[in-house]
Amino acid sequence: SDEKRYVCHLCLKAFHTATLLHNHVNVHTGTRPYKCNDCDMAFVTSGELSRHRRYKHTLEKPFKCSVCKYSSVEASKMRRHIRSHTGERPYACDLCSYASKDAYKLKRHMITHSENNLPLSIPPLSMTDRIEYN
DNA sequence: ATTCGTTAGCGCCCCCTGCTGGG
DNA sequence: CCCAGCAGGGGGCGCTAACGAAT
Repeated sequence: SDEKRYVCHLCLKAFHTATLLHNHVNVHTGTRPYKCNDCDMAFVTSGELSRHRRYKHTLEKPFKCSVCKYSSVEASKMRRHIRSHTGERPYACDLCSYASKDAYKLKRHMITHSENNLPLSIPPLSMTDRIEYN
């Protein structure tokens, strides 16, 4: 079943398997059983260690861009990169016309709408916008 | 049956760089 | 010209989920 039977005693978060719970508890306790042989980094899961080794030591980049020479360690990085070719901007700002190719860029952009920045960057509003400035 | 390794996917944060507008 | 603010591109890690292999 998809029941999450394994519950963390520290935060009550539930998991499908004992291994997932075990990894999660290691996050709480700071236990990092997977040590890198080539530096002093250590990780909770083998997957994190494996990725770290690709980034820092083996330099293996399995994901190749079909348009340019870019390659990446992670598929998500390749998807992000592809948007620089396609121009796709899935992350739209609710307060202005800005849209980002990257989720964090939108978050960073939102700082420009924060209280302190408002006088400096009043966004271009359409007739349908309903923002009120105090 | 349980654990482990791998892959996949989401997210967060940081850095460097280039552009632009104001002083 | 210089500087600050901002966005674009990318690197690296945190964490969870699913699944097959190994124990």
